Amino acid sequence: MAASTLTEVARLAGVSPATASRVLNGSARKPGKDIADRVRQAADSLGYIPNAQAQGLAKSSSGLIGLIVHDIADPYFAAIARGVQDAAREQRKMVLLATTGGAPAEEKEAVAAFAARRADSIVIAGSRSSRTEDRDDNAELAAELDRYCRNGGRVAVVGHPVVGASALEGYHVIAVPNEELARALATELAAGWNGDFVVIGGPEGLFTSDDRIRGFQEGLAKAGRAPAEILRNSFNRAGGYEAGLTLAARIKGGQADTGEATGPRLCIFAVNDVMAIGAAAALRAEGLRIPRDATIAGFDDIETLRDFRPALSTVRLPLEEIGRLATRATAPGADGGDDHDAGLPQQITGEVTLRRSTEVAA
Amino acid sequence: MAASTLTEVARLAGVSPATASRVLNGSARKPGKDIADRVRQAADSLGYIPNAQAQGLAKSSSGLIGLIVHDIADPYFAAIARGVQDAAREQRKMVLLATTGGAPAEEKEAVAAFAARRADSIVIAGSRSSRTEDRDDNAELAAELDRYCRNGGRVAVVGHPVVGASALEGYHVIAVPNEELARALATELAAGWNGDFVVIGGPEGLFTSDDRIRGFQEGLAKAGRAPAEILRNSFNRAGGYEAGLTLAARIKGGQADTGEATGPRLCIFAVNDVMAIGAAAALRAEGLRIPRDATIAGFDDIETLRDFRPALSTVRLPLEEIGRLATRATAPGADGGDDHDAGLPQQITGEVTLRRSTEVAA
DNA sequence: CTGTTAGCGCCTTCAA
DNA sequence: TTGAAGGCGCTAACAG
Repeated sequence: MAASTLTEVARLAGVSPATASRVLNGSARKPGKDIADRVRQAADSLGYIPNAQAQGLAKSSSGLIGLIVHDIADPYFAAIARGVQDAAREQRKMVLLATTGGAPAEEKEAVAAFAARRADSIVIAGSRSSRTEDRDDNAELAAELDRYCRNGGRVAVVGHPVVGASALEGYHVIAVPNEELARALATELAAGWNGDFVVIGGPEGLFTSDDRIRGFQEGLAKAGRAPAEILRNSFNRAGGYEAGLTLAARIKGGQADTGEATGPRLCIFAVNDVMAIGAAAALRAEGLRIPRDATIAGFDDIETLRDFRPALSTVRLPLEEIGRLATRATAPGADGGDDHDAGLPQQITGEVTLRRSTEVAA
Repeated sequence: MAASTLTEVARLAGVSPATASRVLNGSARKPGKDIADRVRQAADSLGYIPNAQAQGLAKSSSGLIGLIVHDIADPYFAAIARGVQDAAREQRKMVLLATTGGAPAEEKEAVAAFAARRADSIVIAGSRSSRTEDRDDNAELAAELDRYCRNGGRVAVVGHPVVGASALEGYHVIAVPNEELARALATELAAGWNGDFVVIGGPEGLFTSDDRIRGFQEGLAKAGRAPAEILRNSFNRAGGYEAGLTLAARIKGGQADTGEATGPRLCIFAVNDVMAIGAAAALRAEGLRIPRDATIAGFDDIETLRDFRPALSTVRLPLEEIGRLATRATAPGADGGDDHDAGLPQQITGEVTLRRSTEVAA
């Protein structure tokens, strides 16, 4: 038993399919009140559900928004996804999800799949990479996006533009001031601590990570401090944990020299909260305490991590809002109206949030 | 400039659309090797991307899996979503996401929307409710699901069956042994603590919450303990926090009587980890310490919360696996093959995991 | 205001 | 093996 069709509804109501269509959807034309009711009755007596595929085919648009993330279970992306979902609802669209693990090749596949489904717009979250090993894939991704845009698709990228993508119409970038915020974080941290800094970063070439590292170093320099040493690892908890182990060994070595702990030996900046938590877990596992033996700060201000103790110093990013903005940027007519900044990158702001994990006893 | 069509490719390759179709898709028929290459060349010289909507219309199936969750930013659902996404990839399908906040009315809308898009299957996560205020909406949801199944759709529900949905073909339930596991938790907790128990639950009528509460009480009873008092609140961190405040006041009152703390005054069971964390935060905010002043356990073993201190006792649930199983259950031919349990509910297992938050000093 | 006529892009019988 | 024809369900131009 197949789902009933518009034609069946029309027949039951004794009208033409066209009329039925006009009644059941938001057509500009308003059919006669009397006939409209008949159609509506017929429709739900048959349990009629319009075939979105057919509708999409007919008007070549799908009511779909494609969302590309590295990992939907990562709270960073989950938060963004919530925002996207939220904005999608405003636009009465549904969201199609693709997770790529951050690989440009997979992202390209996802874009192609979205294009095949005629998604009205695509939101890409997750750091871009400039690693040489990704060069070709990035180029293909860029080409795929270009084509999608040229065919009328709209895309928004969170953070950096896709490497090599031309600034086509319909291509929006939601800029996140990673560098600037990391600089501000360094400034505040340097004001309260005069020892060494270490950065736990992601793999070289990940823009988000690199920007945050660069900004942090700038802030340090501006405060007259020596640049921080950089430990690179994978951009997740495991990476943070590993780096944490390394640092723990170092800290414990230092303590051995001086006999006993006399306060933090190090201020650690992990380029995202999840890595920071990983690092903190490693330190703890090695018997070190925060902020007593080392202070630590992260980046993102992941909601689920706010109950972590000691409370993690970080930079608050309006993740959900970012998702919303990105999605809205791709809405038809989003850059119309009074907005004179049409086509300019959206600007996001964040906020340095110092908490217990970087408190140095006076 | 619209995307190029199969017809254009065919023309460029000098063949008929039918042939082109056979080449470009996995048709049973094998066209001539030579002609096949011509078509493929034409295709990617034009940057041809098949129109999934048209394909879907023609063969009435869409390669889409609909996923319904309360909130994608909730780590519980995010974890399940990862599993779904994973299994979807195995099936070479994409996932359509709908978030409903848990309202049956919204869930019904989501099912209808998925049906409209001709989703091949639907996975519903998130607790069912039997609250009287939801009765009508639940009925509509059930009706919508029935219709969807009758039209050939496949659905999997995590936890309880949808109230009132008939056990149609294509309707699967992934049963989660909440009651049994909560009972086991109570048993273990009762073995190590001889004081009072309190349960922080969700609103009455939420199956997941009710099952866990019932199981817990059973376990207590079996251990010869008095039933726990039950505090009900919303099924999220805020609800846990509020309950925590109440309990904190009570604990502090008790302490005033005896002069000073002499060990935990209460063992708290929150029906999910997020509520447990909320409650813990409230206790801490009121100056109480865990497990010194009160012990606490949750349920789910949310990954992001594993670094929480003191480590939270909980019941581990294989969330990602649950998502995967649910999705696989809806795969065509999933209940065929050697499996004699076709159509029977899938069974999940969990594991009581006692950690620091319920350690009572000897 | 309603009904009729064409497709949207593809797949799938059929006949050649 | 390949091509021609019809239809999937709906909408958008026309005509009445």
